[in-house]
Amino acid sequence: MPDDQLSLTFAALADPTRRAILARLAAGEATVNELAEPFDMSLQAVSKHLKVLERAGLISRGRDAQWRPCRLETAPLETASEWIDRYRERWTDRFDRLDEEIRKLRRTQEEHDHG
Amino acid sequence: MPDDQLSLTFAALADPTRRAILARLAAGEATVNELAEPFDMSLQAVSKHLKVLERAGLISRGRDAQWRPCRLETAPLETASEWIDRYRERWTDRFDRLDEEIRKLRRTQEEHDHG
DNA sequence: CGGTTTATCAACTGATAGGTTGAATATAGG
DNA sequence: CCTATATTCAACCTATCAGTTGATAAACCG
Repeated sequence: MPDDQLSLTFAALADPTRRAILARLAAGEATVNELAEPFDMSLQAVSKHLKVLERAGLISRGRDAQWRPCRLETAPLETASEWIDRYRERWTDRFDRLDEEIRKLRRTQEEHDHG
Repeated sequence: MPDDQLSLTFAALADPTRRAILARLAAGEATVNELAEPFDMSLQAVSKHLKVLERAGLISRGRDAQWRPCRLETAPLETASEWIDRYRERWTDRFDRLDEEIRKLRRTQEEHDHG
């Protein structure tokens, strides 16, 4: 996957396990073991998911003795949400159809130009 | 990648080429060739990207002679945006720290229970 | 019909995702 | 120091991604 910020964020969100982890973290900090508990997979697998989330900037991690508490970071979510909202409202069908007509005309025009 | 709707949507968005395609489609319908034009990759590669977007429900495709016009579909964007917005607002740091204290206490308590 | 344009299908390739197991590291505490 | 707990590192496996090239399909046009 590409390593630009937005791609990293969306890629991190494209996995149910990671989304569940974020949902859990929205209720407050948690350790790796606490986060792993609900899942039917190894602790190491969860650790990897956390690394993905961290690389995407969606979580940060502290140090508390042997525990590495994770906390949610919302900045990338803001960015992602903004991107989506920019395109959420499509042109109306009416405009789309108009656009389609224009495209057809332009195509015909180009044929004239080349022929 | 998992094939649930939300994962498909986020995975489709996790690529700059596909996001650019969606951005272009927000301005109206376009054919595969038109969509491929700005990119330094084969038409087949773009065609594959379109298949990913279609599978995610982010575009739909018509039939106009040998052209297959693509149009943006916003429903999955709505869903994705809603998911993000649910977690965009994290607990305040104050609450996080309180939560952390509670966790520590609970840990101590469990140690007592087991010892 | 034969040729051109538009788009997809199919097979291949190199890189990465997401999981596994086993070993290593770091800290706390008797 | 020794051991238990929490977490990560490393090697490995399999499946999928994102791109390629070459062939194919479908519709138009002279």
